[in-house]
Amino acid sequence: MWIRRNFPSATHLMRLKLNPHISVDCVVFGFDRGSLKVLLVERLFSDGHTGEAFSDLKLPGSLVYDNENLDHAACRVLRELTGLDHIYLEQLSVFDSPERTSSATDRNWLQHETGIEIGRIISVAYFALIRFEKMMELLSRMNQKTHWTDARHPGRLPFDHNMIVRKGLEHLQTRMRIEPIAMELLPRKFTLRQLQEVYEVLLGREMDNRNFRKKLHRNGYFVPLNEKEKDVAHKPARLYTFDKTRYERNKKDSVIFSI
Amino acid sequence: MWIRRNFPSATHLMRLKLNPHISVDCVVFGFDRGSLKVLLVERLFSDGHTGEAFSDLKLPGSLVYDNENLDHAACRVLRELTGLDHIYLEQLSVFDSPERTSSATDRNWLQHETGIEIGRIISVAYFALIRFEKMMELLSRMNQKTHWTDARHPGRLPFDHNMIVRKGLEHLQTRMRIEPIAMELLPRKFTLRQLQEVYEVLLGREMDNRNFRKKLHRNGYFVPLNEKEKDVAHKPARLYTFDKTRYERNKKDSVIFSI
DNA sequence: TGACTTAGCGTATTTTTTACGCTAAGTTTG
DNA sequence: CAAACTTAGCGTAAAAAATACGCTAAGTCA
Repeated sequence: MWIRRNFPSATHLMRLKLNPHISVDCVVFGFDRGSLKVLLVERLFSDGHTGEAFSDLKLPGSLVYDNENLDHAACRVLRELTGLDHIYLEQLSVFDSPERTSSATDRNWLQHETGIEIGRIISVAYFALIRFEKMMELLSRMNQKTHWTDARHPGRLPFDHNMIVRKGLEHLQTRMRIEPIAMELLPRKFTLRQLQEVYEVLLGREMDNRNFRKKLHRNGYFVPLNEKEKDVAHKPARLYTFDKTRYERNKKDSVIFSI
Repeated sequence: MWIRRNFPSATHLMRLKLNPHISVDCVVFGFDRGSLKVLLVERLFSDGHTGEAFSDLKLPGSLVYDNENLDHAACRVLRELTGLDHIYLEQLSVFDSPERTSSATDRNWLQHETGIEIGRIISVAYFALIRFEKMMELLSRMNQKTHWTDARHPGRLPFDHNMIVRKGLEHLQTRMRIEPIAMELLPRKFTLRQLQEVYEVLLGREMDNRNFRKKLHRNGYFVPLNEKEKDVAHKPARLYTFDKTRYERNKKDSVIFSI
């Protein structure tokens, strides 16, 4: 009845016993052509009567191994899913309503997926940002199982995943005003215009291009490269990188990063 | 061997089954006479051989009931402990290292306290601020079980409670730059000088008194009362309250509350 | 070649931040 | 009771940051 997804090649370092009470779910954001996307994965199952296959979209997530800490579990989920590492990742929030796993469909799917009797599951949500190159890389070797969906209209998701996505969005918006994380959505080398677009889309307001670049130059964390963008239908702009190290050094004073 | 503390009068709304995998711990801050305090509670036990009684300090916390959500559990812990309600409370972070309950002393204490076989326990830390009046109220009917300790030097605490306190401190410092929570540590009616002192102590730097009050007046969330402070050895200052409602209304634009 | 788009630098104005002077209203001390 | 002292509370001037907007250069496209 239920199609069982290949169980992930487990890390050899720990015993394989899953803790049936705790899971992690990842909200992974990406930015493509002016819009914010969230990463969803397919959930496969088939109808009990007809045997017909169905699929669904959900946040990438997993139960946690007994000896595994949560940060590790979140990394693991992303590595197994996307094959990629070294992306911006932080704990978002705990989702713990006792009713979050109460839908019959969800319970059944979980039970068949994990082979474990499911009671209450507390999920720790993780917040991740993925660079444009990696996003594209993922799309190209797309195994039909991952989808980049409009983060603001992800459709109806199972469990409390809609809540988690919404919380992730809010987090992104407040966080990017305080710490320089917006560039984690761009390629490592980006133009100032690209960065401005991210700000405009995520904050939902237009910004003056000339003032925007003035600010960036003043704070001095953006280092100009001797490279220009290519294949654009207009004057190619200079590429920049963000100097994280320099930012961390000067952080003490300001603490709040504003544009 | 182990003194078993009276188990809290449980809420009647839910079955009393404790979930042995998830706990909450609360970092409650208070501000008194120029220094930041954290609330600790006594942990009682006695030596296995001599039967002599010992005590310890730890963060207030509890396992979570099976049908209870975490916010509720955190409120419950504080209500049972302090008898007080309506204090500033928010989720801080999850502490989940598999080794966090590995100390033999801690495991034994837990087992005797709860009567439950203890395995891995994931703890969700909550961050709370308590107003000066309530802090004093608590001190007066102090049942010898609660202590206000210097938040920056709480001594050695069991489990990973030192980590949790440190995280709470960091959270307080970043949070107060972004949202107007510093006044949650003061009486509902406070002088501008008192507020300034909180800022100075928590941020660790002095501020110009004249500029400080200028800012407060400009942002318009501080409403002057027709009352003055009493029993001070100098010119009594006017009392103010913080208008949360007005702040919430105007929040949309600025989002970041700075002094 | 001319129309068009975006990059990229500049200037003037307004707003906010910072530094500091000063008086008034109380308390404490001799 | 007066002089010394402390904090409240208002003000001004200069520096810094934010905002609004003009303009040219460098490229593409038709």
